[in-house]
Amino acid sequence: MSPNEEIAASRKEQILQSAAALFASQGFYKTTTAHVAEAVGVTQPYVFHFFKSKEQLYLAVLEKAFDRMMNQFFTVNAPPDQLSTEMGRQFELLLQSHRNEMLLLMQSFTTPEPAVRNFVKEKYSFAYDRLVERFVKAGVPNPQWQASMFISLGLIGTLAEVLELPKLAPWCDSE
Amino acid sequence: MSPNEEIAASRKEQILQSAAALFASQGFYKTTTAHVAEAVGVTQPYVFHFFKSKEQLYLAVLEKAFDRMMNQFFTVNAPPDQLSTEMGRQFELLLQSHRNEMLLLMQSFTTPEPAVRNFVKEKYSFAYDRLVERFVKAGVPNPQWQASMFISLGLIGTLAEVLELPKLAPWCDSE
DNA sequence: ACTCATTTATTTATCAATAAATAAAGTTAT
DNA sequence: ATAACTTTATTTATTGATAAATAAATGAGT
Repeated sequence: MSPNEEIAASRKEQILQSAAALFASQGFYKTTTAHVAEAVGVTQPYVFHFFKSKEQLYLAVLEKAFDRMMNQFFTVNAPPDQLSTEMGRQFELLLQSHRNEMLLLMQSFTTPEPAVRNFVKEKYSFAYDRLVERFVKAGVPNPQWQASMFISLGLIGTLAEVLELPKLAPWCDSE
Repeated sequence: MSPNEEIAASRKEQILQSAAALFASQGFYKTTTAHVAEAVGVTQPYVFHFFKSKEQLYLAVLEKAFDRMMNQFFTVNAPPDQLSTEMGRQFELLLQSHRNEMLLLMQSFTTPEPAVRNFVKEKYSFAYDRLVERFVKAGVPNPQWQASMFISLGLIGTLAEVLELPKLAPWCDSE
């Protein structure tokens, strides 16, 4: 990899990172490609050198976030009776280390672009299935219910963070 | 000429209703004032005769939805041990009778307009406080936890509806 | 009953701003 | 010199919002 390519690669990473922060706090529509470019320190059209559209950029950010989350969950190895709790702890760690990505993930289901909807639907479906599978293998009772509850805790944690109302989810109070 | 029944219903009400449907399915940004006008059958600038901005229209829709929900909850009178379950049932009824308003309510926390954020924060805070109060008065153990769980069930129900993934919340499968 | 005046309802025309996307040119490193 | 990197300039489309005009209804005085 030549130095130029390294720079380009890092630019792409920088764009993904800045985009994650902006999309998480401003949402898809209020975040402009110019904002992303400015945050990185490049010009707006240059963003299109790496991503063929704003939507593709958004999807790339989401995919990265999803992969990170799934990795974190499925590297956990805890006894069945502590599995749910331990995975919850892992999510809280992610919420500290990659707050933007996680908040974005949990809000992404409200972005009404059809391509985004399909993508998010697929990912949530996949995540749910793997959670159930995990609980089943661990012999936990009511695996489907456990999986649903796990996701819903992520949702209300995000709600609490976004609205800055820690009382709504005191158990993941980070400040 | 005798007044057409459709026109007889207040235009403002019609606008609020169409806006609720559009905002719920398309979100704040993708819903244009022209879409709302078209759905009602009036011209786009006429919407501004009733609401001084698109944001005010959105807030008006939210307020109406929120008031309806709080009313439904607080006209319930059930024995303490069935309070949470009964209010859940009431929410499911609302989800059938006023689906758009309820889905909108549960997604509104992701709209990044500052005025919307403040409004939604206030309303969620108020709703949570009144839920806790209700559970406390009924002598239910862990009233805060109960209130949080109640809201989080609404969230995952909405997620399931929006993504059309009933398996995520089978207990409120409506189709 | 009929006109005139006033309010209410709604439209046409248009502005000003924003933002995504393209193309072409310039820069830098090897 | 060439290929990768990055910018400038521009286009095209959309949309929230305003102003002014038109039409329909209401009501008072005659």
